[in-house]
Amino acid sequence: MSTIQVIDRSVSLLDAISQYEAPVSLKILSADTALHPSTAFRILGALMEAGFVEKDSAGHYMLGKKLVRLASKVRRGVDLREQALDVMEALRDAIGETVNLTVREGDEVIYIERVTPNRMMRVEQVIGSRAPLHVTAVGKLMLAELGDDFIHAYAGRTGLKAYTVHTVSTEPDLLNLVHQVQAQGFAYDNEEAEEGVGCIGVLIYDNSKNVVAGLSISAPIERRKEEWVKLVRAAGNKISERLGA
Amino acid sequence: MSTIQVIDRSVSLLDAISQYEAPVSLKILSADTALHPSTAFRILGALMEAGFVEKDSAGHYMLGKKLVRLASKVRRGVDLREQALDVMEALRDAIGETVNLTVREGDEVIYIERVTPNRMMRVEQVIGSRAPLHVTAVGKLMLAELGDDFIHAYAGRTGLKAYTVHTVSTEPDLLNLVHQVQAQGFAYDNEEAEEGVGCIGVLIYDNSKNVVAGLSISAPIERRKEEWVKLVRAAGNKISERLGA
DNA sequence: AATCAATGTTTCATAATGTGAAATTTAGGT
DNA sequence: ACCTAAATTTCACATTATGAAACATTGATT
Repeated sequence: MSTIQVIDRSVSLLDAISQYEAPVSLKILSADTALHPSTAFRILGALMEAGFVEKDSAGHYMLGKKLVRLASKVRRGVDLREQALDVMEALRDAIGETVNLTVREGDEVIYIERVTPNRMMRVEQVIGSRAPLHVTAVGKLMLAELGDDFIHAYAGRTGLKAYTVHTVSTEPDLLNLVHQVQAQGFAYDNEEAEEGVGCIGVLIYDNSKNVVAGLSISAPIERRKEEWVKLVRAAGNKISERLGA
Repeated sequence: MSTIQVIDRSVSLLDAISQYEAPVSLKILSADTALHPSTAFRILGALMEAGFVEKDSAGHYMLGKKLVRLASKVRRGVDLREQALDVMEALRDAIGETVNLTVREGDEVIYIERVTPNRMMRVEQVIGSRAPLHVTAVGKLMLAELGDDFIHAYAGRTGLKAYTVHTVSTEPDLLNLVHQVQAQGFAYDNEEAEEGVGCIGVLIYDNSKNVVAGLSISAPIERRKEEWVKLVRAAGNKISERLGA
């Protein structure tokens, strides 16, 4: 298991910076990462040269624009994003709500694309943001695919933290729900991640029947319609087909 | 001028990967970066642990999702993006074309936010992508702010590469144009970056009158209307005001 | 199926590189 | 103007990354 000290430390520093909303001082960063101040300073200097980190006028550190540039070049699956975009837009136009494309990374779902409707009140997930599997519609479907053993381990690792009063936060309840959503082929999120927000999610498969992503819509719960389920499923299927499923 | 060898090399590798559309082999990466294969291999291994790089099934390297996650945490100015978003959306709704928010980095403009209309044919800039200053509306305004000396140096450095037949690619022409756009307070891009695409750009200022960003609309050239200029200017002013200008 | 060539991976002795304690400078607060 | 805390620089040292060479794997060709 190869690892390079400076790179590990660089990542710790970047993670530490990303923890804070506002630019952070060297003092805090070296404390958070348990690095000697002069070491942290030196590495941060190199990361600045690289554009990964910037300093504001007060000398506090923040993440640099180079990250945005590189991130825009991240390949998302088999050009998943490219294949999905117009289907997502059509779905958005059909129902008038936000449509999200997500992939799993570890115990979380990460948002890789999103198309928004042109409405005043709408649900918005930032691209690149994450959410635990058990509080999202797509996440529950992914848990189902991963099997009961994984779910058990996942429950142990994460403690099934509740985000709202609706979050399913006991292992038996989660297991039941997960089996149910797998059987029906789609999942709801009934204000489990955020109060007032409801989702409908389906999975997207590639040519060898692997789950590669999830497609979901997010809307204020009172606007969500039963009949959207078939639209979301159709959109998901269309993307899967394009990927050769 | 502090720099750390491994970090420099890591960045070279990431840049090299980002150069390619498809996943790349170790051979190519070590050749492109002039690194010994075993060294490149070791560094790429560490970058994989960090999530900055991933390997596809064929063992080829591509950029990792961690970059997307970190990039989503990059602070964009004084919450420039947050302040600008709804103004951008209002502008999009008023004119029905794509609206872009950009900042300068070196000799380039980088797109940090974009809102798109709901139309079949539209101009789309990827967030995080870049363009040289002299071929964009906003870039020309920024050149004006930077002064004639900078423009001269810029012209020497970059050679004013032409992207279309309309690109202004001689220094005297650029100087004239730049002075003109500064005087009028806004700039056009008349198919200078891409055939068929026209833009209107204005600058955004912060509380101390510094240029912090640019706002622009992009549309198929034949749809672009003279009367949009005042709308774009009004939107830019509104954002500047919010930043305390 | 067997051979070969080319690419990918591991090992390891070496020295170059990054380290961190201490010294120095800078910035902020009273 | 002083003092304190944080930021930055310096430098002797040894830990760390290095790259040549050995080895393994892949996949192409006959």
